Amino acid sequence: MEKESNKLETMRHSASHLLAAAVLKFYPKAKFGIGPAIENGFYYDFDLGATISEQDLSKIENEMLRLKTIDLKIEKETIPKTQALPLFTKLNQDYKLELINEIKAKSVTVYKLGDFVDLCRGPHVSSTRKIGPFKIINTAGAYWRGSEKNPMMTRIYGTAFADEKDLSEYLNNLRQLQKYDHRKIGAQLDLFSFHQQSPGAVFWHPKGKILYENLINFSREIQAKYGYHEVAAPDILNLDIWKQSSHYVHYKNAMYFIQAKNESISYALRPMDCPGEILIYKTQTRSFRELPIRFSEYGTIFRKELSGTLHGLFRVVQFVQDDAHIFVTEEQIKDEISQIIKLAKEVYQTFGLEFKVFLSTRPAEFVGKVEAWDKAEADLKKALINNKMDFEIAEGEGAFYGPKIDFQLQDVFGRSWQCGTIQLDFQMPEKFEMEYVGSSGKPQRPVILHRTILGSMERFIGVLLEHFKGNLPLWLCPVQVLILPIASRHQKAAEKVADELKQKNIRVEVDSRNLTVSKKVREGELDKIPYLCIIGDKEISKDKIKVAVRTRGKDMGQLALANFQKQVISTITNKK
RNA sequence: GCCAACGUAGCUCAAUGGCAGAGCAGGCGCUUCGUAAGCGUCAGGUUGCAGGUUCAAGUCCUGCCGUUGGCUCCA
Repeated sequence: MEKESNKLETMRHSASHLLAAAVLKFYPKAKFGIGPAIENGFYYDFDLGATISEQDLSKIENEMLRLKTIDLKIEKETIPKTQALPLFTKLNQDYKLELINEIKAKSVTVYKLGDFVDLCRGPHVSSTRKIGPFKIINTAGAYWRGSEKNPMMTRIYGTAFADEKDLSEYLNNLRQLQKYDHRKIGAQLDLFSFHQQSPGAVFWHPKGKILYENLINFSREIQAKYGYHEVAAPDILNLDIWKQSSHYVHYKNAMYFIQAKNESISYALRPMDCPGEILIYKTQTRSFRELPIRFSEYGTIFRKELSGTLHGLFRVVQFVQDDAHIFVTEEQIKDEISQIIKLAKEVYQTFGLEFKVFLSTRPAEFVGKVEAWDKAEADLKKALINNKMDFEIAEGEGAFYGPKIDFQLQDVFGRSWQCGTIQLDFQMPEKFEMEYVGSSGKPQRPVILHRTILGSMERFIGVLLEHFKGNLPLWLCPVQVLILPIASRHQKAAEKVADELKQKNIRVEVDSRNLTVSKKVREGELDKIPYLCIIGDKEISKDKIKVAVRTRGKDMGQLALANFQKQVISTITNKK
């Protein structure tokens, strides 16, 4: 299996060279960046000195096909750097020269494919015919070496597979997945919308709001169990506190500022919740006996994002975190992290979500002592291991104020989105001169754990919609039961059933429109309503009322109302 | 913010530079129906916004706004 995937990767890498060779024909002056194989395909970065259009792409694709058909050899050669440097200088390949200069070895490998000569580690297939069926997907801009300080190159994405069947399956799948994009589902199910009057901010519709509130309540209940206390701080705080927290210095480009008329003080909309919670902490002299103190807050936070980065519910400008700040002694860190991981697991498991865990360690620029960082990283690691978590280490990816654990969930297209995060912070307690009275009677400095589990309500709902393909678990459904009277004479009975279910806090609606049953069933299914109850002559009798139940496309036959009700309530309670 | 593409009715989409149109959704009428679309009819538009070219612009050009795919960043 391992070997198979390596083979595919090699072939895709060769496909990227094939792409480069084709590009070279139409843009003889093109400068080449890098062209690796990636998950599901490959790309190559070019500095073309020109823009590229849709037609150009198909021209390039045709040329690739031609080069493949004439079966060009892909030849490897190892040459000393002293030879490589003049070669790529002659070819005018600045980016390649930059790469060569960074290679420590005395010699480098180059691969030739027709006129195209590339600095490349390889490996490659031996000739172009060995490259499987391919397709150019799209173009994108990408900074050279990923830094916005560098020039922007034209990246062309493509994909290649072992055979036609795999390729068309992949392309087909990609189209299918668009149906499960949360932005599409959100509009279809009338959950939320976006408007240019407030780009990157969500307008929650009545049904979306029900989902939203249920999720928050779930979070509230489970966190209460874990000893959290909910607080609420203001959305606007004056500039001084953001300067004190140093958010102003590090974060001001992402902050919104507010200035009231005739007032000299400037405020900012909070981009984070911490300062507010710290102020609450500081209203009392705290004792070591009180710690850990766990403040949770469902606070709206505001972050001005670069316009090109907004993305449905996944990346917005205004959102609510299931935030918490836990104030602990240094000795308590490990156990508390363990508790948070346990909580996170319990939450994610409720939804059956798969997630990846990353431990992010000390970055190049950091504050505090190295020993403290090492100790903190070791604590985080131990907590992960004790909880039997699989995790990867993201070297140097920690925040400047402390290491962190991130939980990443994936969208339908396989893109990862960070949701939960646990961040250790030694800095904020310093800046705000936070204290607790230790057992010795002397003041001590607490450590802050910043953490979210869902991440943001917005992003998490997006993930859920895609995960369930719109078929949310019953307890989250805006409408849990839809009653469909067959004819107008069944209307009364339908209302009665609805009332009875409402008494039990079941979210129920009656579709009393003058439409055929088939039509109403169709609309109920499209609205992803889990239970459709049909009521007609057969269900109505003198002593007992029944409902004909259909759930998620399956006909369950007739059920006595009491039994149906019991089933619904138990499913809701068990969060199934 | 950067690179590129896109923006027509609530939604999905048509319309060689030459009269802005269809299906669905919506209103009204008929139909009272048994598990994914009953029939008819009516209404719906400053073609994202602002300029420009042209006898004529949804279509071509410029700027802005928004969206999408990436880059960067991040919950």
